[in-house]
Amino acid sequence: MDKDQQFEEFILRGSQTFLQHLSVDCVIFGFHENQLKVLLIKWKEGGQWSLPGGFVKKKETIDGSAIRTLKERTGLDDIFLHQFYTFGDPLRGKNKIHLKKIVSDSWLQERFVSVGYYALVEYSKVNPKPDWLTDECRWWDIHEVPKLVLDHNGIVARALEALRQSLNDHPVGFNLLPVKFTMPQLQRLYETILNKSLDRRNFQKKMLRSSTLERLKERKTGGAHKAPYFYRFDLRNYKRALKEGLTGEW
Amino acid sequence: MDKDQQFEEFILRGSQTFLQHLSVDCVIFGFHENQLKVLLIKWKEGGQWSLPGGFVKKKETIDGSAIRTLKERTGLDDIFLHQFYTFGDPLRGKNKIHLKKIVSDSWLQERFVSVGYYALVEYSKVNPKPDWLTDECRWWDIHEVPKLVLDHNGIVARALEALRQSLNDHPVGFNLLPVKFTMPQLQRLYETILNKSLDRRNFQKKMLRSSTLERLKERKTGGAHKAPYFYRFDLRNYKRALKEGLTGEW
DNA sequence: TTATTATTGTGTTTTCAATACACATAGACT
DNA sequence: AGTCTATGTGTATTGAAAACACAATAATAA
Repeated sequence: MDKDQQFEEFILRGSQTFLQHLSVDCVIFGFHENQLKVLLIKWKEGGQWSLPGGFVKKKETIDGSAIRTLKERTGLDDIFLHQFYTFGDPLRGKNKIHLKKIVSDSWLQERFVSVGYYALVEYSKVNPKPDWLTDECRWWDIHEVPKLVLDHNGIVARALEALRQSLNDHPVGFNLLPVKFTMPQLQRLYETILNKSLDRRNFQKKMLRSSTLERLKERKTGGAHKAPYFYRFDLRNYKRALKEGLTGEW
Repeated sequence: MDKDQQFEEFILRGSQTFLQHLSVDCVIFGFHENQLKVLLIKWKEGGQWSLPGGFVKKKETIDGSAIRTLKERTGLDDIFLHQFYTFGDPLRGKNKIHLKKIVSDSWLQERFVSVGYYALVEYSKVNPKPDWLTDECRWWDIHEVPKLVLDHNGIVARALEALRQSLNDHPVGFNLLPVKFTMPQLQRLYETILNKSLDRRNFQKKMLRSSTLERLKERKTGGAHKAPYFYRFDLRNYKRALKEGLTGEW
């Protein structure tokens, strides 16, 4: 079956394998060069950017659907994933993806309710993959996200809010940073998520107080200034903290 | 059109007016006699208890659908409503509502994904109403909820968790208590939601610190002991607090 | 080799919330 | 009048949050 046939099949009979009216959108966050990034895709038809997402198979969990699209776009399993909101405004389809070949009575033309997930991934581990419907898949700086299809800009905004919220009770760095990282790096991460600057010394005190971090003897070299220590997460205390919840807000 | 016809119509052609595969479930919280309550309904057919819920009309917001079912069951408009999670396990239909008259290929037999909302209402204002499919609609103590259909017990549990969470940054009492209330009442509310006892004096200090409460000169009489003062929410500060967010956790 | 520069490491002080705890007061009842 | 008990009010301690200062060091420039 060639691409065109595959596409035809999807348009005409997709509703036999997927739940109608329901989709999943993933806001995939990464952190690179001290900036928070979002992974976006560009449709071949129409050339518009959008969130990676997908449909829910008839016997598949919604989470499962999100995990599947994450795997497809990043190549990664075992990603931190969090459902944060379900978007169901009947008008959200206004700015619909334009597909030339679309059939007027296709299931794709119907109204869609979309379950929003955000995912946290380690930037360097991701190998962004476009697929047969998209010709680009790449990271965008959170502050430079272009105009997206449908209500996807709003979804990104809400995902960021949800992430910000979860910073209070969840050691987010673990999922976004490499195994070894420095305190300044961790601080930049928090600062970009919160979009405000924090005091270096108070930040460090707060981070260390939770006992989820372990300082290594190694220091990061190559920088132009004093070499900062590397840290890594202490898995034991980290998991304990997840259960008990962290205290303090931002 | 009589009841039976109406029912037949709903079973056979409901999918013309509602989105398939999608429903809304509402966990309606009230507070009465120092206990947290949940409003539940009992199906005529099968006699099982469940959460009040409904389906989403083809041109209706999901929120709109929740507001509609809330209005139908409580008679109230303008209810505090919060979407907290979407339940999409394909197996959640295992313990399906049993309807004698159901047609085997009815849209109702399909898998349903359900958007969960919790609502906060003032107990005394509610006039619980069963409808043509249900013969009972009444309050249950949160700790005495019976076995419910589908995964509704789990939905209640998650709603309570979400409510507990929102206690941190949202002055919940305003929606659940009458206009005038006493400090002990407010404390009982927090204690039942959190399911733990709090220190009287520290609780009061914390509540008053937020400046969302105003003490009245009137005291509550009739009790067997020293008469407690009435308080009411200070709308100005209350709204400011909502925007800025409250601090402190539980 | 030495000086410069910017960044990191490591404190201190003050303020205020969280927590634990004690005594006085006032309604209803005997 | 006296008892019982829930409410009103106050104090001490601990610890986190926030504001702030100086020493150490790695790369670079002189």
